[in-house]
Amino acid sequence: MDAPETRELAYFVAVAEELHFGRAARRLGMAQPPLSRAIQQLERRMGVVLLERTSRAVSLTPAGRVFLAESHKALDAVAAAVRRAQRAGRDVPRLMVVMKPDGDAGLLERIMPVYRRDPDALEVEVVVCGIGEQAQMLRDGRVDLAFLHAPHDDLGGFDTELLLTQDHVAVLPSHHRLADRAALVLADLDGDPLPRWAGPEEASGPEVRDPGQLMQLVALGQMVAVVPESVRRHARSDVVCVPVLDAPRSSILLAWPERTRSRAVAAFVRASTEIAAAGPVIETVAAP
Amino acid sequence: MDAPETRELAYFVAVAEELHFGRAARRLGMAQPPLSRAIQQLERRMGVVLLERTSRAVSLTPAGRVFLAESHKALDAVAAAVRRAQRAGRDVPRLMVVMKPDGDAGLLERIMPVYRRDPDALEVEVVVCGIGEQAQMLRDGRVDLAFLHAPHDDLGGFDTELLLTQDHVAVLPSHHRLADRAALVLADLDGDPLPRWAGPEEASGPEVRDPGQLMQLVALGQMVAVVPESVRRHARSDVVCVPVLDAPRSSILLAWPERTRSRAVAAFVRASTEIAAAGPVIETVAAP
DNA sequence: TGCGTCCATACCTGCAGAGTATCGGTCGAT
DNA sequence: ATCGACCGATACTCTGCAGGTATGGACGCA
Repeated sequence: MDAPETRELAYFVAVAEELHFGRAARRLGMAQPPLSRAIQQLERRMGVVLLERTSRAVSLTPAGRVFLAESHKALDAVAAAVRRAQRAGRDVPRLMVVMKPDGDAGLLERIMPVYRRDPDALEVEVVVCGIGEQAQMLRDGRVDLAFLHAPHDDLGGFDTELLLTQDHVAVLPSHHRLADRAALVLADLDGDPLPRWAGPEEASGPEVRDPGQLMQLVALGQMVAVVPESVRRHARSDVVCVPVLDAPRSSILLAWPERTRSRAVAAFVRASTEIAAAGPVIETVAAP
Repeated sequence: MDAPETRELAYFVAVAEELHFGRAARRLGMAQPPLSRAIQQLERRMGVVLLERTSRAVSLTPAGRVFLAESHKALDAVAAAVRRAQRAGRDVPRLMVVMKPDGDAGLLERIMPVYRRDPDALEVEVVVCGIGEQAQMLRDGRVDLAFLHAPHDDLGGFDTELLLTQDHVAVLPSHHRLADRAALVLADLDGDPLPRWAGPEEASGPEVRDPGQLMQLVALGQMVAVVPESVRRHARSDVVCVPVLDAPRSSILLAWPERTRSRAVAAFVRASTEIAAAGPVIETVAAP
């Protein structure tokens, strides 16, 4: 069969996600009948039933589930093609880098001067996105590079370079019952409200978007948090940080789309690995 | 901007590859003027000039080069979406595995019985493709798994599991001047005709499609060949195999599309790593 | 200068995609 | 059992655009 048009993929995705032709049509800004027909035609041409419909409910067949996931990938690839070409066509091409707030653990400011020395270096534009959005921005071509976090982010489709692996610390109000412990384990925090990181995750406490907010809320006694060591840099005088012995270590990785041939990306990766190899900065108190 | 239709991507790819609107139109089975218009409209909507045209020649802009590579990826993703859904919709879903002739070094027949014991196992259909076609078949969704070869194949976009790393041997006619050497280096073979592996590679000798053909041609004195050790299994009595000390080692990897969630694929990978961990079979001469 | 090449423009046509109205099946309330 | 609400499919109409033909106009070459 000949390939479906991207429009048809978008139609299918809408229906498969809504599981309701009427709502899907509204979401697509069109009437329901042409949508029904478009999906029928798609199924006919593919020779596969994607949706099971009764007059009461719509559900996905196994093939439909596969096609939904694959359609997302394909639509991402199309969007990425456009965005990357547009970026390449700009008069001053830029290297776009994305991270969540503090997602680079301070590495970027050490990477930048090294990168700028490279003859292939371009202007760098840093995008700070919401938590958990980095991978999607890389997939759909809005950025060239992302600071991702293992094991939290989905690394599928990317090449990566490991930059840093960190232990975790608990951030506690200074009057907290565990504040003077030298170390603790996760079980010690049972019952304490933990932050709900902005995004579709599950936890008990208030929603948090960046380290500053987090420190604020901890200081207020609203919650406690378990965070990578690097976040310690943002600690205020009215909170304390205590190592958590059994929190799984997390890593910061630099990621970019596979099969990328861009010299600018390659140069940035080179600079980053150089910094990573140099190891973490030993933070010292400056002598007068 | 709204996403371009796959048809438009295909049009652009044709023009970008032919660098000639007339030929591209013929290849697409359409007339030249609507093709010209479609590309113009694509550029207008994207807001990027993709092609530089004079009345004598067409060439790609930097943005056009990026868009060509990205369009290929996107079209592959669309084709893969359709094929994977079609496969998932079959009444008896099958696991499709591809390799070039002897591309598995005999591992598959050891993997199969282990795989079949897995509760998630499906029927396995093995596709033997031309040399160098494996990765493309995996990318466009015609197969679920491929035996690839490092450093020859492009692993971009795949998850992989290393199965086997091998040294190389030279296959020589038994009367060859080097036939009684215990070992040799590549430079020893300077001047001898080497096989031209079917596909777009460069070499001197006759075209070769599989190990049987290769042995035949070596036996006839038409050429010599440097091949992974596993090919030795196909050696006939009228050829000799001599280790080559300085040929870069090559690896066989099992590859599958990233972010694959299929249980059947996961089970096959499990079985394969089990076999790989068990190590190569020690080939012994059976006692009478 | 005249000819061949090649992309763009002008103009026309048919069909496919989108809209409106309506049907028909299913569930739930009474 | 009946009615009404809901929801997807069907029937029919219309319009925009993809695609075709003819031609223009720029450029290179003999």
